[in-house]
Amino acid sequence: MASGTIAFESHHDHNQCIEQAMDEARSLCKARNQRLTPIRELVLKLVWQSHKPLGAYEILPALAEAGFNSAPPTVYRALDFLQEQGLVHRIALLNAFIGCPHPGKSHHGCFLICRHCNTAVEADSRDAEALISQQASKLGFTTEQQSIEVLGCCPNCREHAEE
Amino acid sequence: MASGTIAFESHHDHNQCIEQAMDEARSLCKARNQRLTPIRELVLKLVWQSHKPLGAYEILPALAEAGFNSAPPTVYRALDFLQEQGLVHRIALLNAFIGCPHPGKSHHGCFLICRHCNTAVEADSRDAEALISQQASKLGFTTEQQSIEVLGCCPNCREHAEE
DNA sequence: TTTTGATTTGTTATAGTATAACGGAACATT
DNA sequence: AATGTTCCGTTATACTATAACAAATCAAAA
Repeated sequence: MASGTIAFESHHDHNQCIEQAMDEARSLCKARNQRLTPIRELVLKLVWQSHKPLGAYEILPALAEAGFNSAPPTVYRALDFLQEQGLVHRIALLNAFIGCPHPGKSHHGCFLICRHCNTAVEADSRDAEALISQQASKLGFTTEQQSIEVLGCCPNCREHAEE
Repeated sequence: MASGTIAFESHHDHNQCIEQAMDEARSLCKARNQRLTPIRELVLKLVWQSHKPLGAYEILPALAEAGFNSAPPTVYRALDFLQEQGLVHRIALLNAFIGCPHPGKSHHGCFLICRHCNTAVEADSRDAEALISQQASKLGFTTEQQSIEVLGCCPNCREHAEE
Protein backbone atom coordinates (compact mmCIF):
# COMPACT_ATOMS: atom_id res chain seq x y z
CA MET A 1 0.00 0.00 0.00
CA ALA A 2 2.24 2.75 -1.20
CA SER A 3 1.15 4.13 -4.55
CA GLY A 4 -1.40 6.70 -5.55
CA THR A 5 -1.32 8.41 -2.24
CA ILE A 6 -0.28 11.74 -3.61
CA ALA A 7 -3.78 13.07 -3.13
CA PHE A 8 -3.17 13.14 0.60
CA GLU A 9 -0.21 15.45 0.06
CA SER A 10 -1.84 18.84 0.27
CA HIS A 11 0.30 20.89 -2.04
CA HIS A 12 1.23 18.66 -4.91
CA ASP A 13 1.18 20.06 -8.43
CA HIS A 14 -2.16 18.83 -9.55
CA ASN A 15 -1.83 20.09 -13.10
CA GLN A 16 1.09 17.81 -13.51
CA CYS A 17 -0.98 15.02 -11.98
CA ILE A 18 -3.54 15.53 -14.69
CA GLU A 19 -1.10 15.89 -17.54
CA GLN A 20 0.72 12.75 -16.58
CA ALA A 21 -2.52 10.82 -16.36
CA MET A 22 -3.62 12.10 -19.76
CA ASP A 23 -0.29 11.19 -21.32
CA GLU A 24 -0.44 7.70 -19.92
CA ALA A 25 -3.99 7.32 -21.14
CA ARG A 26 -3.08 8.44 -24.64
CA SER A 27 -0.17 6.09 -24.96
CA LEU A 28 -2.07 3.21 -23.43
CA CYS A 29 -4.95 3.59 -25.85
CA LYS A 30 -2.58 3.93 -28.74
CA ALA A 31 -0.76 0.77 -27.76
CA ARG A 32 -4.06 -1.07 -27.50
CA ASN A 33 -5.50 0.35 -30.70
CA GLN A 34 -8.33 1.94 -28.79
CA ARG A 35 -9.72 5.30 -29.69
CA LEU A 36 -9.42 7.98 -27.03
CA THR A 37 -11.90 10.28 -28.73
CA PRO A 38 -12.36 13.94 -27.78
CA ILE A 39 -15.34 13.14 -25.56
CA ARG A 40 -13.54 10.34 -23.80
CA GLU A 41 -10.48 12.45 -23.33
CA LEU A 42 -12.49 15.32 -21.91
CA VAL A 43 -14.37 13.06 -19.52
CA LEU A 44 -11.12 11.56 -18.31
CA LYS A 45 -9.67 15.01 -17.78
CA LEU A 46 -12.73 16.16 -15.86
CA VAL A 47 -12.58 13.11 -13.64
CA TRP A 48 -8.93 13.82 -12.97
CA GLN A 49 -9.52 17.46 -12.24
CA SER A 50 -10.42 16.66 -8.69
CA HIS A 51 -9.24 14.04 -6.27
CA LYS A 52 -12.83 13.72 -5.19
CA PRO A 53 -14.88 11.07 -6.94
CA LEU A 54 -17.18 12.66 -9.50
CA GLY A 55 -20.77 11.67 -10.22
CA ALA A 56 -21.76 11.13 -13.83
CA TYR A 57 -24.24 13.98 -13.68
CA GLU A 58 -21.60 16.35 -12.40
CA ILE A 59 -19.71 15.78 -15.61
CA LEU A 60 -22.55 16.56 -17.97
CA PRO A 61 -22.58 20.38 -17.68
CA ALA A 62 -18.89 20.55 -18.56
CA LEU A 63 -19.55 18.44 -21.64
CA ALA A 64 -22.28 20.83 -22.64
CA GLU A 65 -19.97 23.80 -22.17
CA ALA A 66 -17.43 22.17 -24.42
CA GLY A 67 -20.06 21.99 -27.11
CA PHE A 68 -20.77 18.29 -26.96
CA ASN A 69 -24.07 16.65 -26.62
CA SER A 70 -24.72 16.21 -22.96
CA ALA A 71 -27.39 13.64 -22.45
CA PRO A 72 -26.63 10.95 -19.88
CA PRO A 73 -25.72 8.21 -22.37
CA THR A 74 -22.85 10.33 -23.62
CA VAL A 75 -21.10 10.45 -20.31
CA TYR A 76 -21.93 6.89 -19.34
CA ARG A 77 -20.53 5.57 -22.60
CA ALA A 78 -17.34 7.47 -22.07
CA LEU A 79 -17.11 6.25 -18.50
CA ASP A 80 -17.75 2.66 -19.61
CA PHE A 81 -14.94 2.90 -22.10
CA LEU A 82 -12.59 4.42 -19.57
CA GLN A 83 -13.43 1.74 -17.04
CA GLU A 84 -12.85 -1.02 -19.58
CA GLN A 85 -9.45 0.46 -20.27
CA GLY A 86 -8.74 0.65 -16.56
CA LEU A 87 -8.39 4.43 -16.71
CA VAL A 88 -11.11 5.18 -14.19
CA HIS A 89 -12.76 3.26 -11.41
CA ARG A 90 -16.28 3.38 -10.09
CA ILE A 91 -16.76 3.68 -6.35
CA ALA A 92 -19.92 1.80 -5.52
CA LEU A 93 -20.52 3.41 -2.15
CA LEU A 94 -20.63 6.83 -3.79
CA ASN A 95 -21.98 6.13 -7.27
CA ALA A 96 -19.02 8.10 -8.46
CA PHE A 97 -15.93 7.83 -10.58
CA ILE A 98 -12.28 8.52 -10.03
CA GLY A 99 -9.15 8.39 -12.15
CA CYS A 100 -6.84 5.43 -11.79
CA PRO A 101 -3.33 6.56 -10.85
CA HIS A 102 -1.57 3.60 -12.43
CA PRO A 103 -3.53 2.21 -15.34
CA GLY A 104 -1.97 -0.53 -17.36
CA LYS A 105 -0.36 -2.28 -14.48
CA SER A 106 -2.77 -4.92 -13.37
CA HIS A 107 -3.40 -3.94 -9.81
CA HIS A 108 -5.44 -4.62 -6.76
CA GLY A 109 -6.62 -1.42 -5.24
CA CYS A 110 -8.84 -0.35 -2.42
CA PHE A 111 -10.25 3.09 -1.96
CA LEU A 112 -9.71 5.20 1.11
CA ILE A 113 -12.51 7.74 1.17
CA CYS A 114 -12.45 10.69 3.55
CA ARG A 115 -15.87 11.45 5.02
CA HIS A 116 -14.94 15.06 5.63
CA CYS A 117 -13.31 16.31 2.44
CA ASN A 118 -14.49 13.49 0.14
CA THR A 119 -11.02 12.91 -1.19
CA ALA A 120 -10.53 9.34 -2.29
CA VAL A 121 -7.23 7.62 -2.73
CA GLU A 122 -6.48 4.32 -4.33
CA ALA A 123 -4.15 2.23 -2.25
CA ASP A 124 -2.65 -1.11 -3.01
CA SER A 125 -4.51 -3.95 -1.34
CA ARG A 126 -2.75 -6.91 -2.85
CA ASP A 127 -2.15 -8.59 0.49
CA ALA A 128 -5.65 -8.12 1.81
CA GLU A 129 -7.16 -9.35 -1.44
CA ALA A 130 -4.98 -12.41 -1.41
CA LEU A 131 -6.06 -13.13 2.12
CA ILE A 132 -9.72 -12.76 1.24
CA SER A 133 -9.45 -14.93 -1.87
CA GLN A 134 -7.70 -17.56 0.12
CA GLN A 135 -10.33 -17.58 2.86
CA ALA A 136 -13.12 -17.59 0.31
CA SER A 137 -11.62 -20.57 -1.44
CA LYS A 138 -11.84 -22.49 1.82
CA LEU A 139 -15.60 -22.11 1.43
CA GLY A 140 -15.42 -23.32 -2.14
CA PHE A 141 -15.92 -19.83 -3.49
CA THR A 142 -13.84 -18.72 -6.45
CA THR A 143 -13.02 -15.03 -6.41
CA GLU A 144 -13.19 -13.12 -9.68
CA GLN A 145 -13.32 -9.50 -8.62
CA GLN A 146 -13.08 -7.60 -5.37
CA SER A 147 -14.37 -4.26 -4.25
CA ILE A 148 -12.82 -2.85 -1.11
CA GLU A 149 -13.97 0.59 -0.05
CA VAL A 150 -12.98 2.21 3.20
CA LEU A 151 -14.63 5.19 4.83
CA GLY A 152 -12.74 7.23 7.36
CA CYS A 153 -10.74 10.34 7.96
CA CYS A 154 -7.74 11.42 5.90
CA PRO A 155 -4.57 12.90 7.44
CA ASN A 156 -5.37 16.46 6.36
CA CYS A 157 -8.81 16.49 7.91
CA ARG A 158 -7.55 14.81 11.04
CA GLU A 159 -4.94 17.52 11.41
CA HIS A 160 -7.39 20.36 10.94
CA ALA A 161 -10.03 18.87 13.18
CA GLU A 162 -8.11 17.62 16.17
CA GLU A 163 -10.76 16.86 18.73
CA MET B 1 -14.10 -16.76 7.87
CA ALA B 2 -16.35 -19.52 9.06
CA SER B 3 -19.80 -18.24 9.95
CA GLY B 4 -22.85 -17.50 7.90
CA THR B 5 -21.88 -19.85 5.15
CA ILE B 6 -24.94 -22.00 5.44
CA ALA B 7 -26.35 -20.49 2.27
CA PHE B 8 -23.76 -22.43 0.30
CA GLU B 9 -25.12 -25.67 1.71
CA SER B 10 -27.76 -26.58 -0.81
CA HIS B 11 -30.31 -28.39 1.30
CA HIS B 12 -30.43 -26.61 4.60
CA ASP B 13 -33.80 -25.99 6.24
CA HIS B 14 -34.38 -22.46 5.21
CA ASN B 15 -37.57 -22.04 7.19
CA GLN B 16 -35.58 -22.63 10.28
CA CYS B 17 -33.03 -20.13 9.01
CA ILE B 18 -35.75 -17.53 8.84
CA GLU B 19 -37.37 -18.37 12.13
CA GLN B 20 -34.11 -18.20 13.96
CA ALA B 21 -33.29 -14.85 12.39
CA MET B 22 -36.69 -13.49 13.35
CA ASP B 23 -36.35 -14.70 16.91
CA GLU B 24 -32.96 -13.13 17.25
CA ALA B 25 -34.28 -9.89 15.82
CA ARG B 26 -37.20 -9.81 18.22
CA SER B 27 -35.09 -10.37 21.27
CA LEU B 28 -32.42 -7.95 20.13
CA CYS B 29 -34.91 -5.17 19.60
CA LYS B 30 -36.58 -5.92 22.90
CA ALA B 31 -33.26 -5.76 24.71
CA ARG B 32 -32.50 -2.44 23.06
CA ASN B 33 -35.94 -0.96 23.58
CA GLN B 34 -36.43 -0.64 19.86
CA ARG B 35 -39.75 -1.27 18.18
CA LEU B 36 -39.82 -4.07 15.67
CA THR B 37 -43.14 -2.97 14.22
CA PRO B 38 -45.24 -5.17 11.88
CA ILE B 39 -43.86 -3.44 8.80
CA ARG B 40 -40.28 -3.78 9.96
CA GLU B 41 -40.82 -7.38 10.91
CA LEU B 42 -42.36 -8.19 7.54
CA VAL B 43 -39.56 -6.47 5.64
CA LEU B 44 -36.98 -8.39 7.61
CA LYS B 45 -38.79 -11.66 6.91
CA LEU B 46 -39.00 -10.90 3.19
CA VAL B 47 -35.31 -10.11 3.07
CA TRP B 48 -34.58 -13.37 4.81
CA GLN B 49 -36.82 -15.38 2.53
CA SER B 50 -34.09 -15.64 -0.03
CA HIS B 51 -30.36 -15.93 0.23
CA LYS B 52 -30.18 -13.62 -2.73
CA PRO B 53 -29.90 -9.93 -1.94
CA LEU B 54 -33.23 -8.20 -2.46
CA GLY B 55 -33.80 -4.81 -4.03
CA ALA B 56 -36.03 -2.34 -2.18
CA TYR B 57 -38.49 -2.28 -5.03
CA GLU B 58 -38.78 -6.06 -4.98
CA ILE B 59 -40.09 -5.80 -1.46
CA LEU B 60 -42.83 -3.30 -2.17
CA PRO B 61 -45.38 -5.62 -3.83
CA ALA B 62 -45.29 -7.99 -0.87
CA LEU B 63 -45.96 -5.07 1.45
CA ALA B 64 -48.95 -4.13 -0.66
CA GLU B 65 -50.25 -7.70 -0.57
CA ALA B 66 -50.02 -7.67 3.19
CA GLY B 67 -52.25 -4.62 3.22
CA PHE B 68 -49.65 -2.03 4.06
CA ASN B 69 -48.97 1.16 2.28
CA SER B 70 -46.35 0.42 -0.30
CA ALA B 71 -44.74 3.62 -1.43
CA PRO B 72 -40.94 3.64 -1.51
CA PRO B 73 -40.45 5.56 1.73
CA THR B 74 -42.17 2.79 3.63
CA VAL B 75 -39.70 0.15 2.64
CA TYR B 76 -36.67 2.44 2.85
CA ARG B 77 -37.60 3.49 6.36
CA ALA B 78 -37.90 -0.10 7.43
CA LEU B 79 -34.61 -0.96 5.78
CA ASP B 80 -32.91 2.02 7.42
CA PHE B 81 -34.11 0.87 10.80
CA LEU B 82 -33.02 -2.71 10.18
CA GLN B 83 -29.60 -1.53 9.04
CA GLU B 84 -29.19 0.66 12.11
CA GLN B 85 -29.97 -2.36 14.26
CA GLY B 86 -27.49 -4.43 12.29
CA LEU B 87 -30.21 -6.82 11.17
CA VAL B 88 -29.68 -6.32 7.46
CA HIS B 89 -26.81 -5.11 5.32
CA ARG B 90 -26.79 -3.20 2.08
CA ILE B 91 -24.63 -4.52 -0.71
CA ALA B 92 -23.43 -1.50 -2.65
CA LEU B 93 -22.47 -3.35 -5.81
CA LEU B 94 -26.03 -4.63 -6.16
CA ASN B 95 -28.12 -1.88 -4.58
CA ALA B 96 -29.68 -4.67 -2.61
CA PHE B 97 -30.21 -5.85 0.93
CA ILE B 98 -29.56 -9.08 2.76
CA GLY B 99 -30.19 -10.40 6.25
CA CYS B 100 -27.32 -10.46 8.70
CA PRO B 101 -26.75 -13.97 10.01
CA HIS B 102 -25.29 -12.88 13.32
CA PRO B 103 -26.65 -9.54 14.42
CA GLY B 104 -25.70 -8.25 17.80
CA LYS B 105 -22.18 -9.51 17.73
CA SER B 106 -20.06 -6.68 16.44
CA HIS B 107 -18.54 -8.23 13.38
CA HIS B 108 -16.49 -7.58 10.35
CA GLY B 109 -18.03 -9.21 7.35
CA CYS B 110 -17.40 -9.34 3.67
CA PHE B 111 -19.87 -10.53 1.08
CA LEU B 112 -19.19 -13.35 -1.32
CA ILE B 113 -21.58 -12.85 -4.21
CA CYS B 114 -22.09 -15.56 -6.82
CA ARG B 115 -22.40 -14.16 -10.33
CA HIS B 116 -24.37 -17.18 -11.50
CA CYS B 117 -27.03 -17.80 -8.85
CA ASN B 118 -26.81 -14.40 -7.11
CA THR B 119 -26.53 -16.02 -3.72
CA ALA B 120 -24.61 -13.86 -1.31
CA VAL B 121 -22.94 -15.02 1.83
CA GLU B 122 -21.49 -12.99 4.63
CA ALA B 123 -18.10 -14.26 5.68
CA ASP B 124 -15.88 -13.09 8.45
CA SER B 125 -13.15 -10.77 7.26
CA ARG B 126 -11.65 -9.69 10.53
CA ASP B 127 -8.10 -10.43 9.45
CA ALA B 128 -8.34 -8.71 6.10
CA GLU B 129 -9.98 -5.67 7.64
CA ALA B 130 -7.30 -5.45 10.27
CA LEU B 131 -4.66 -5.62 7.57
CA ILE B 132 -6.33 -2.88 5.56
CA SER B 133 -6.80 -0.61 8.57
CA GLN B 134 -3.21 -1.08 9.48
CA GLN B 135 -1.96 -0.27 6.00
CA ALA B 136 -4.28 2.71 5.78
CA SER B 137 -2.99 4.08 9.06
CA LYS B 138 0.50 4.10 7.57
CA LEU B 139 -0.87 6.70 5.16
CA GLY B 140 -2.36 8.65 8.03
CA PHE B 141 -5.85 7.49 7.20
CA THR B 142 -8.15 6.51 10.05
CA THR B 143 -10.56 3.75 9.13
CA GLU B 144 -14.11 4.03 10.35
CA GLN B 145 -16.02 1.59 8.17
CA GLN B 146 -15.14 -0.96 5.52
CA SER B 147 -17.08 -2.40 2.65
CA ILE B 148 -15.63 -5.56 1.15
CA GLU B 149 -17.62 -7.17 -1.63
CA VAL B 150 -16.39 -10.10 -3.67
CA LEU B 151 -17.81 -11.30 -6.97
CA GLY B 152 -17.15 -14.84 -8.09
CA CYS B 153 -18.54 -18.32 -8.33
CA CYS B 154 -20.03 -20.27 -5.44
CA PRO B 155 -19.35 -23.97 -4.86
CA ASN B 156 -22.77 -25.08 -6.10
CA CYS B 157 -22.52 -23.25 -9.37
CA ARG B 158 -18.97 -24.40 -9.89
CA GLU B 159 -20.06 -27.97 -9.42
CA HIS B 160 -22.94 -27.72 -11.85
CA ALA B 161 -21.00 -25.86 -14.48
CA GLU B 162 -17.67 -27.65 -14.60
CA GLU B 163 -16.05 -26.31 -17.68
C1' DT C 1 -11.40 6.64 -54.19
C1' DT C 2 -15.35 4.82 -53.40
C1' DT C 3 -17.57 1.38 -50.92
C1' DT C 4 -18.34 -1.18 -47.08
C1' DG C 5 -18.69 -2.47 -42.39
C1' DA C 6 -17.75 -1.27 -37.75
C1' DT C 7 -17.54 2.01 -34.18
C1' DT C 8 -18.99 6.17 -32.11
C1' DT C 9 -22.24 9.74 -31.17
C1' DG C 10 -26.96 12.19 -31.00
C1' DT C 11 -31.47 11.84 -29.39
C1' DT C 12 -35.60 10.51 -27.07
C1' DA C 13 -37.57 7.90 -23.81
C1' DT C 14 -37.76 5.24 -19.82
C1' DA C 15 -36.15 2.20 -16.02
C1' DG C 16 -34.34 1.81 -11.49
C1' DT C 17 -32.90 3.67 -6.92
C1' DA C 18 -33.60 6.84 -3.13
C1' DT C 19 -35.11 10.89 -0.39
C1' DA C 20 -37.70 15.45 0.94
C1' DA C 21 -41.44 17.27 3.15
C1' DC C 22 -45.54 17.43 5.68
C1' DG C 23 -49.67 15.90 7.92
C1' DG C 24 -51.92 12.39 10.55
C1' DA C 25 -51.98 8.15 13.41
C1' DA C 26 -50.27 5.31 17.02
C1' DC C 27 -47.62 4.79 21.07
C1' DA C 28 -45.72 5.49 25.78
C1' DT C 29 -45.55 8.37 29.18
C1' DT C 30 -47.23 11.84 32.54
C1' DA D 1 -57.13 12.63 29.36
C1' DA D 2 -52.96 15.55 27.87
C1' DT D 3 -48.55 15.58 25.91
C1' DG D 4 -44.50 14.66 23.39
C1' DT D 5 -42.34 11.27 20.55
C1' DT D 6 -42.03 7.94 17.16
C1' DC D 7 -43.89 5.88 13.23
C1' DC D 8 -46.55 5.78 9.01
C1' DG D 9 -49.28 7.55 4.75
C1' DT D 10 -48.91 10.33 0.92
C1' DT D 11 -47.30 13.17 -2.78
C1' DA D 12 -43.75 14.78 -5.15
C1' DT D 13 -39.27 14.80 -6.81
C1' DA D 14 -34.23 13.94 -7.09
C1' DC D 15 -30.65 11.06 -8.50
C1' DT D 16 -28.52 7.18 -11.16
C1' DA D 17 -28.42 4.43 -15.24
C1' DT D 18 -29.80 2.09 -19.58
C1' DA D 19 -32.73 0.84 -23.95
C1' DA D 20 -33.33 1.64 -28.58
C1' DC D 21 -32.62 3.49 -32.94
C1' DA D 22 -30.95 6.90 -36.26
C1' DA D 23 -27.15 9.70 -37.93
C1' DA D 24 -22.37 10.57 -38.30
C1' DT D 25 -17.66 9.27 -38.30
C1' DC D 26 -13.85 6.31 -38.99
C1' DA D 27 -10.77 2.71 -41.02
C1' DA D 28 -9.72 -0.59 -44.05
C1' DA D 29 -10.77 -3.22 -48.32
C1' DA D 30 -12.07 -3.23 -53.03
